[in-house]
Amino acid sequence: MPELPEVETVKRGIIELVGEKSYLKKVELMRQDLRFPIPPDLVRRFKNVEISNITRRAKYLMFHTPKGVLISHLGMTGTWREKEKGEKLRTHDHVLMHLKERILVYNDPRRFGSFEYCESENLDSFVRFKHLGPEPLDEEEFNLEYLWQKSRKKEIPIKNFIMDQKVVVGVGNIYAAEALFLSAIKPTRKTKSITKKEMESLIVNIRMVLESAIEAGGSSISDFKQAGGESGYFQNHFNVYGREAEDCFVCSAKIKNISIGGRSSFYCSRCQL
DNA sequence: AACAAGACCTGTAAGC
DNA sequence: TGCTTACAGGTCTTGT
Repeated sequence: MPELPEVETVKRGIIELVGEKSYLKKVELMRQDLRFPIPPDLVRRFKNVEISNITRRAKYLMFHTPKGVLISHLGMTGTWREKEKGEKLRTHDHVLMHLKERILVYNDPRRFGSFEYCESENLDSFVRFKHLGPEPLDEEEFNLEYLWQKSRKKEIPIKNFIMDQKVVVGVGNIYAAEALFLSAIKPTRKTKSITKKEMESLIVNIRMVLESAIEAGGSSISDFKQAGGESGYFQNHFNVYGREAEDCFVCSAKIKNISIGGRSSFYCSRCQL
């Protein structure tokens, strides 16, 4: 369940468990590839290294060490948990991080996730980060002037626009739908048709929905050991996502679900214009 | 350059 | 019950 708030929650959960600093004895791979081939020298490189910090960029989780930054993406179905003593490996457990006191396990049925690294602390040089837009919670970088300028001339649906990681990172299918609902904007609207006022509202609501979700995720941090943040969740607060044919909480009209860019897109046809 | 569609995978639920 | 199909939180690649 990894959009920005979920990855942030996982990050906080891991830090909660292992502390800011920890010691990585070794990385153990149960297979050599996930979405991409795992770099052949990754295991050698991250043997017996201090982890000085664990951070997040976009939907990527990063382990900082003197040997470089280990960078992992959860794809669609990636989860982290602590392996209990004597616990057997489960289906789709692909990567084990052997720390001093415990073992962290990365599980990912669909294998859309990834493990790569960046030699330098300068992460802009990392291929996958090259074209990433600003962090949505960074008010300096992600502001009206920026988004307005980017949005002019764009013919694509506004929902696709805010899900485009080159425009702004971290917003996926769920939170795009929720933010557009809060801003009363129909997801099919052409991006260039969005007014300045609407765009301002959208920025506020993207932040709001992500921050609320992070807060709600925060309550499930204790679940990290079990499942990797499955419960105690923000899903109880969805206004439109997954609510097809149910009543809109605001106007009682039936929530619709249409396909935009091949993704299910929930919205209220009365509230969102 | 901009955009749409296809591709990568497995698990689950719904439909017949 | 069993088989088939559609779909799922992402993003990279290919084609128009």
